[in-house]
Amino acid sequence: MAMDKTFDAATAESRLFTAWEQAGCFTAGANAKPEASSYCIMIPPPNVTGVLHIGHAFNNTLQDILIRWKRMQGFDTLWQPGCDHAGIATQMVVERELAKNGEQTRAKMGREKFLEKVWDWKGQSGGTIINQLKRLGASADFSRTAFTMSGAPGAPADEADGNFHDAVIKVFVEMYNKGLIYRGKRLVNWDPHFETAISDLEVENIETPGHMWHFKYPLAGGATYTYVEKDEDGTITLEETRDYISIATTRPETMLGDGAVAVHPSDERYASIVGQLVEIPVGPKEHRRLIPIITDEYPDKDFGSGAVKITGAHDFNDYQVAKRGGIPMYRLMDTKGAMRADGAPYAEAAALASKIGKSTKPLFETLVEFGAVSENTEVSQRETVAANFIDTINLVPDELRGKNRFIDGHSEPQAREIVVAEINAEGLAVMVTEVTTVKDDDGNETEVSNIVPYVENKPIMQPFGDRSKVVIEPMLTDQWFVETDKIVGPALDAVRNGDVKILPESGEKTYYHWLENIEPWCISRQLWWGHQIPVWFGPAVSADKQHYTSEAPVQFCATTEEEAIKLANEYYGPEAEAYISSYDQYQAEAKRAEGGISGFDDVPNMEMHEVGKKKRYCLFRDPDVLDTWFSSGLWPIGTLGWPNESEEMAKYFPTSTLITGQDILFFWVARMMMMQLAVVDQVPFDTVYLHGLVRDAKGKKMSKSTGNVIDPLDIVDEYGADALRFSSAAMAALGGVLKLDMKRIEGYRNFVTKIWQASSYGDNVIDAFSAERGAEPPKATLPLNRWIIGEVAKLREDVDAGLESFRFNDAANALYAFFWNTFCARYLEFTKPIFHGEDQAAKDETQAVYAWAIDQSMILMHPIMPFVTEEIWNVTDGRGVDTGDASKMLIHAEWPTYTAADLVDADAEAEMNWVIAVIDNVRSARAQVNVPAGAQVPMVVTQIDAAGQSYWDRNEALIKRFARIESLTPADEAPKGSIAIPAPGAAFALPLAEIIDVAKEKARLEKTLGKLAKELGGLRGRLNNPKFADSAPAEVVAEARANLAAREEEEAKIKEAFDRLAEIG
RNA sequence: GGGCGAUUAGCUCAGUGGUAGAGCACUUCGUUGACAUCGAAGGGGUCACAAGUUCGAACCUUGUAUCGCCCA
Repeated sequence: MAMDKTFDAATAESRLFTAWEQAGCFTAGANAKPEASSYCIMIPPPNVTGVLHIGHAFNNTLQDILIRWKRMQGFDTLWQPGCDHAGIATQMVVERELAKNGEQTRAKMGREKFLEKVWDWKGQSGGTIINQLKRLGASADFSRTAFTMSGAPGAPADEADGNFHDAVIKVFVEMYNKGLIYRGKRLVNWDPHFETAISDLEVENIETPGHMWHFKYPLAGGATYTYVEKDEDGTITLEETRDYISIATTRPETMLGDGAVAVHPSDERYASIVGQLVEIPVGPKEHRRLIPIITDEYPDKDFGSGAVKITGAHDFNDYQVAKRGGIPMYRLMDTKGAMRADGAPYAEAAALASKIGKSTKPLFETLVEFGAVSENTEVSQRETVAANFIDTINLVPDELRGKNRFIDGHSEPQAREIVVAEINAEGLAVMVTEVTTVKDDDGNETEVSNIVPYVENKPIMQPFGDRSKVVIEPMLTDQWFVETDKIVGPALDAVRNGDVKILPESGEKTYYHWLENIEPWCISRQLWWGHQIPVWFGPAVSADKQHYTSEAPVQFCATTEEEAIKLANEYYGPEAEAYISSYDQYQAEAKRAEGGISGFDDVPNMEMHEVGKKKRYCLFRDPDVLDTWFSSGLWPIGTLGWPNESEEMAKYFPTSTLITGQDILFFWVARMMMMQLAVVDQVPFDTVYLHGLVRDAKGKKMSKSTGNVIDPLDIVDEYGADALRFSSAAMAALGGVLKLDMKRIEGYRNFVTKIWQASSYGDNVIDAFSAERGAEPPKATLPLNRWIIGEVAKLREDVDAGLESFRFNDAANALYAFFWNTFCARYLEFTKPIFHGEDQAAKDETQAVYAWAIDQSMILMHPIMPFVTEEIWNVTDGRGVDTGDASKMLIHAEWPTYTAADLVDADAEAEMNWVIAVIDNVRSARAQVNVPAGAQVPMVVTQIDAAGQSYWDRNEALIKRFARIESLTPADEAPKGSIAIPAPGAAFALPLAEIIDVAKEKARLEKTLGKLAKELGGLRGRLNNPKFADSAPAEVVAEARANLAAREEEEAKIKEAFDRLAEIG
């Protein structure tokens, strides 16, 4: 059948993809040989809200290349696709959707209704990205498409078949029972927009213009001290009496929650006042709170005044200091980042806090003394109980309550601005002299000195939520944590001992560095969309189970409500019973909505009820959900059916290769390692291939605001999926930066066309595909055919070597160079004289070899360019997708195993190299002396060895055609004024005295001689160095010798030609 | 400040000890029967700098400079 003029990617792609899918080509185990080893890739699950961007396209192309390659090799392959429920991102998208449609807000419709909406949305548009992957030719087993929320309560019937939810819950319970998960009041990153905690990794620190204010904290009771400053030599530079300590801060509004002022223990300037009390210079004058001056290693003597205010509830460094020093941590803000409005009036709260601040006893004892907590509290609970009490104290002055923490888009001054203004007004700012130049009416400039508050304008590192883009507030809240330091060991060992390989190797270093310094992982999120934490709270009872206590609630962690009740009943004893109240869960949420974010300790019904004779204890479930990465951390086992003992789990786990972006090494890769090892005690994969962000041609990040975003589907539309895929492979150098240049894609689109044209030549011109053919190379006698068969074998080795070492670029470049430069530019051209000749046997042989070489090229190119290759496979022989038979399609063709050692014929290779050298040398010489391209010229041979003569005899027609030689005449000497053509073992000349420019030809030869001289110099230098022969490997020395001989021969010929030319001018 | 990396042709990048490569761009020529989404021929690099190891360094070591990315 005659092939069309060009490959129509747009129509072919969907047709081919449908044929593959219908024939079941992608399903797990398709095309596997009996007893095959398995090869499994887990897709990094894209967000279910996502649309395909160029990074996905790149990432999934690499996965598809490996899967197609392994599938053709007969491995039992599984490429597992699916999506991540992406808690924050999805909740955000659906909320935006609701707002757009004028529906009720999330808060108004409530949890259950909202979750229904999310599932609706997921059902309607959740599959977008998976369908987009198909446009790339992704051959994942779509019948197994997984979802990290499948099987969760509330999932619609058609979503409930998976059991990912069960896996997540089971892991949580197991880890809880092993003591790897705990709940505690810790300082976490709080996102005031989404009103949830987020993990360290979800925070982006961005340098932002900020201010550093300097304030005076007066010593209590008007005390004074002598403040002395010295320079490096110990000379006193300043000595004065002060009644204050100077503090620098970028966050004045947090002064309200200060628990102490800290100085370095070795700081002599403040040694005399350590232990004294200072007054926080904010809030109503009559209720000023006193806090102690303490010592801690944290303050930097050389930074600011050397003294630091300690606000444990709103700063990570201060938190550590406060923990070390038992300093109370007063939370000042609510879930929206506004100043708290709950609790007792300021006067009362400040008085209590002041008393606490003055106490020299440990915090718990102090609180017992004030009757705030019970001295009977169990020792293990004391810290929690004390912290919970402290958290009820609202130290925000009445007039600031409900205001935002800083101005951030508000028109009115907010807490920060008001606090600063009040301190300045009271004269407690540190003052400096500022000199400004003013012009009077006559234009005369005068310098004016003003005493002004000392405020430095300086960039500060400000934390932002990676999703919400709002300023993150460190907030002291109750959260769930994974005790990462307990599970990190095996994850580190697995990479250290080589069980898991991370590529490029630098990724391993980064991995070690992070895991060796890992922090507890905050896994609870105050969201609705996600896996709800399987812990139920109940009231604590006394040891004799007779009465309720005010201690922190008891946790019952279980996979189901029934289990939780069972656990609770065991705890409460036979005379009581537990029941579940969803009402109380809502109470807890409502409490949080009002700004109470610390816990559920005093949720109304959280106590026992006497019903008849039996005590009843109300349980309610923690309303929080798990961090999305907690569930995606279980992606490998979760998608394979764990915790059931599934066949897939046995076959495909541990999986083989993970291909993902460097940016989620910590988020995902490290966590999968830790969790799989913690849960099933096996590594999740053998090899991790990390790649960078795909950037634009100039190396800039693609972003909507820059307007340089390239939509991969636009590329597919314009250039075809194969061109995009080939570009991806060619860009994928290990550790390389990924700059996507449209020019390059265009170039690979041209390559696709080239492949098509070469096939079309085989089909339409030489009719190569009509004969039967198989995987074995045809019997060939012609050196040309024997040579190309060997070249194909070399290519097979190169492609396999590239893919085996994840050097996709090497594989791609080998294919490109072979097909364009060797197959098309040489072999295809060289077949032409045969088909224009009369030798039928030669024609038959060449048809067969041509067809075989095309077949093999299609096979070897298929993993990278599945569409054009499958289409050619189909069109050139009526095989393939048109049959509907998977076993006949290229996608399931047998990957070759022949080697260069099997198929390379050294004689044929030498012959073809000689022929090519002669042609190239003639062409080069002709072009340089401006012989018209079309002109047929005579050639003279002055010297030729036996091998050369036989090469010539066998290839005369070919050489004459491509070098445009009309005749070859032997001569003793080259005619005067001819152009020299050296070749290995031969010397030719073109007698063109009448048309050439002698000076030009001399210049050409001189240039060649110059190059040769340089090369010869290097070679001789090496060979004359006795140490070289002694130390270098024998083959390197031999190669250098051979090289030298060849160059010397060439030089001699050119010198001779040059001398001859010199005779005539 | 800590960690990781980069610096090679005009541009984008390969190149893991044997003397420099690709694509694009550029110059000249060419509508020769697969292909102008093409063909032929060419120009172009002190491999950031410095010192060291080595018979031999773009490659290994150390330092310097500049630029990225990640974490504080």
